Amino acid sequence: MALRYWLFKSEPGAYSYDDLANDGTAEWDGVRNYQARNLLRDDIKKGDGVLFYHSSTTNLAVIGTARVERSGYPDFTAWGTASEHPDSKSTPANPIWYMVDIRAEQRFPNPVSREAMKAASELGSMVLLKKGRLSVQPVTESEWQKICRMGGLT
DNA sequence: GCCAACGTTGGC
DNA sequence: GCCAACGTTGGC
Repeated sequence: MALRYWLFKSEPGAYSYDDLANDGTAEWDGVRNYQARNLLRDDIKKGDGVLFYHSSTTNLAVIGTARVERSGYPDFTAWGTASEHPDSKSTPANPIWYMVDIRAEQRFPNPVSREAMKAASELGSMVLLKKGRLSVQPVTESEWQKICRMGGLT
């Protein structure tokens, strides 16, 4: 099974690439959107590449890469009332929401801004630019390579 | 802070 | 099952 590529959005005020780099590995919990859930549950596999994008900030950009450490498993943060994003309809017996674990990999020497992505003709069909609200989204291999090159990785 | 896009909810 | 109302996201 070939590796695939994804883009995860995060508000840096809530959880930044620095936070991920400090933590090493993070549980990508709290996604409460069915399209994104389906990707987390069915398609995002250990070893896949992740572009880490900062949203809702003055510096909209892909900051670096991460690697999927654990394929989809039930998002248990939906269960307890102590959770930051509870969903009483989701239970251990019938989980609704899923998450993966990711690990920080390489920070881009030059973060790739949204402006730069919009200006790059090869990136014109990126989901990020077409359907911006999806918080977990697929990226093609050529988009991955282009963005890594723009970011300054060899 | 505004507003467009779009996902979800709920009445019928 | 349709669709209007509503809420949220996120770029600007």
